[in-house]
Amino acid sequence: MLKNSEFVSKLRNSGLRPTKQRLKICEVLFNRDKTFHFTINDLAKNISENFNEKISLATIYNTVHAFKDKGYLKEITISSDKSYFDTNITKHHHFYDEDTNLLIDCNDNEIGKVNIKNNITGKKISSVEVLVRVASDTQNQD
Amino acid sequence: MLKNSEFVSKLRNSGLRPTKQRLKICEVLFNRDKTFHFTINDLAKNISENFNEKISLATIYNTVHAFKDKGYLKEITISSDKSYFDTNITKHHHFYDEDTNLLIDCNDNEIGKVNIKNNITGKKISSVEVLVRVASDTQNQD
DNA sequence: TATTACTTTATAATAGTTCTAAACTAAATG
DNA sequence: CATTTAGTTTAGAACTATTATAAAGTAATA
Repeated sequence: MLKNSEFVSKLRNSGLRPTKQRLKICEVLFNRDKTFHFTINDLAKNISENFNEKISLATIYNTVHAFKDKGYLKEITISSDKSYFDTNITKHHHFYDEDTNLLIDCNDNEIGKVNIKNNITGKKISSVEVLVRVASDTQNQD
Repeated sequence: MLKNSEFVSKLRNSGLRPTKQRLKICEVLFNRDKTFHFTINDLAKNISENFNEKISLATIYNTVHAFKDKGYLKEITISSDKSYFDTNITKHHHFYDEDTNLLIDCNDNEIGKVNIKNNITGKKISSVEVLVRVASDTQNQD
């Protein structure tokens, strides 16, 4: 596995030792062509189903949060009961499809730069996130 | 109380009977000069402390959600563990101060119109929300 | 008033997340 | 390479936020 050393440094940079469980999590998250969105639940299920290996939820939370804190994952919160992680850590925005509960990455071709005319807080901007909720015409959007 | 009939119709429009408890909630939420942000917890505390009257949490959730569904309140989710309601139901965006956990309304003078060049979903847009996180330079933003 | 339908409430249930401490494992040391 | 140390995994407990329940109460209606 070529990527192994990359996973090890991601873990070390996040202050974590490279263990069997954490490397498995890395493989699931980062050994892909395309970035993707997931919930903690998705991830746990994915590992237990596709790898026939059960990693304790505590370890999954712990590792995902360390990656998030270090910036290897982004968190996107849709509502109080729906939180996704994104392996795409570049600056980008999202469409959220309320019919299917799917999150879709946008790039600059979809959503233009947000113009902050007046930073009334005087503080440093740490992020700018746009969430565009969409639904089919016939559906109720709540 | 002049506003009482306004509260009664807000409740009726939301499919709720005007009861003593619900009218108290309306008073706390809508009998103000300025709109504001609150959590369910804030609201419960506010009522029990300032009005010396305890309304069951179930009733508070129930009423707040009915108002939200009807559009008399907006929900703003900051992260999986922080969800605010906003009595300002006009279209607007927010600054979120990570140092103080305060949410600040923006108007068009602060954040320009978001330019959606390409709605790749083909579906109807139900909302566009911008959240600008800010923090002081010296602080860690997580 | 009497009846009906809706509401409030305390409490139980649930879901998602964090905590704990014992058994285990990686890294550092001699 | 054996030993020690510090960090890790795990199941399950604890905790928090929210929703469900069902008995007692209240608003609306006849």
